[in-house]
Amino acid sequence: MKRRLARPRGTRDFLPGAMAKRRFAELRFRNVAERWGYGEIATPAFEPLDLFTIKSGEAIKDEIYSFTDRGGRALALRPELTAPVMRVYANELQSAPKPLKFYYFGDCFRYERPQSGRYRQFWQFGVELIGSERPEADAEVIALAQHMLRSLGLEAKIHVGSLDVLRAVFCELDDETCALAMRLIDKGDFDRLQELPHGDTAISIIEAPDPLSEAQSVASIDHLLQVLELLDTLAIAYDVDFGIARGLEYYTGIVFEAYAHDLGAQNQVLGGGAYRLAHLFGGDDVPATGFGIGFDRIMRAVTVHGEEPPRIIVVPTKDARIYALGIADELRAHVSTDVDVMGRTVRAQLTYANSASFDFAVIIGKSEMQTSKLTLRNLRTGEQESLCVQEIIDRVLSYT
RNA sequence: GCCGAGGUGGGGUAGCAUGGUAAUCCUAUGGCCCUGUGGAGGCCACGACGCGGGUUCGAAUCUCGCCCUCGGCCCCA
Repeated sequence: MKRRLARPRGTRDFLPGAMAKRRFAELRFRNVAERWGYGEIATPAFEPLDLFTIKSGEAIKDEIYSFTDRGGRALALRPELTAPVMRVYANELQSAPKPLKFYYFGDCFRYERPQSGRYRQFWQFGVELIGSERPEADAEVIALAQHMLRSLGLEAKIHVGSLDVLRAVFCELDDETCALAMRLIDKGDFDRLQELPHGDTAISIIEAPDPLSEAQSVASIDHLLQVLELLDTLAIAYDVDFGIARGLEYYTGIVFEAYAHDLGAQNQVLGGGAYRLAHLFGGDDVPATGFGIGFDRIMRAVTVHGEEPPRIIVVPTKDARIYALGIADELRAHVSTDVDVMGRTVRAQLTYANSASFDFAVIIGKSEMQTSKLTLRNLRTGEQESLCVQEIIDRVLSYT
């Protein structure tokens, strides 16, 4: 066997069919974001390694693609996009008028064990609203998240919680125990959580029929209540869920997630919250709210199929090959058009047209060249008619 | 890093606990039968034992290590 280069572990190739689906979803997301007044932002594929260790701690070095360049700089392929966006803010946008609203779509890289819905190169679509910590800002971002999912026909309810409550419950504990508690909650491991101090309190709040009133007894949840009221106004369906832990210390209050069913262990398709990060990167202590959508997981959860536009193949006889190129050019100005590049006979060209699922063949031979009336063959029905180029274009474009 | 299940032409497979033909069949692809009309059929071509070591006269088959895929754990910014 020939020597073959394998695709790097945890990466994927996307063939045209898959890409059409991905582009379709991407376009929907972009349209929604733009209609909500968010502008696209793009950042480098690699950044200083520090950008990510400052945000997430030294431990993430193990899960990151990092390298030293020839100038001795410690760099990393981006494992996520929130930190880069906040770096941009800290670098050059601190005095821009607030709020700032950005969306992004890009690939990220993590050095992890690949498994279902988890790859080493994966795509994130996300949104950041920078400059406000008011309930209106949080509600807008959550509503936007819901509209994004809806744009692909996903009616996943967004789970909304507040870290204020869990933090109030565990405030007396040392950092380590508190972090453990957060992790157990995130995993839903209530058995082990129960053994921690105040674990039972947390469980009773999370599992209460009316978690809001339970939570009210341990912390002020006015902000959350206001957000929820706004979501009601915006007709956004949500579940109050104080079991959303997101243990990272930069989250400031509201947190939310969305899940897709039947996706196995990696079923979280969206996650976000209110946070403060810019000051870690040398900026001011600006508040922000954002979320990231796991694009690849969304693609597994959703079935999208764009309308396939009609496709023409120009089928010339041997004598008409040159002439046919000119015709193809005219057709291409309006319709997807192919011409044979294999030197095939008419019969073989039509065989190919059939197996490649073309909709129409434009057959051109001596008689067509003389009369300028081309033969349009509907490959589905076998019907043929004699038409000029413009008539062909009209006929094909009106075909559904 | 850990546990489990798997890797045979481009895709799908037979063969493997009982080592032994130049590795089976389907499909796809290219060509021909068929010099201007497709979908069928026939013929031809193409093309694989994940990689490396060991045992053996002989390994797809037994054995060891590694790689990769899938499901799960850890982690999840």
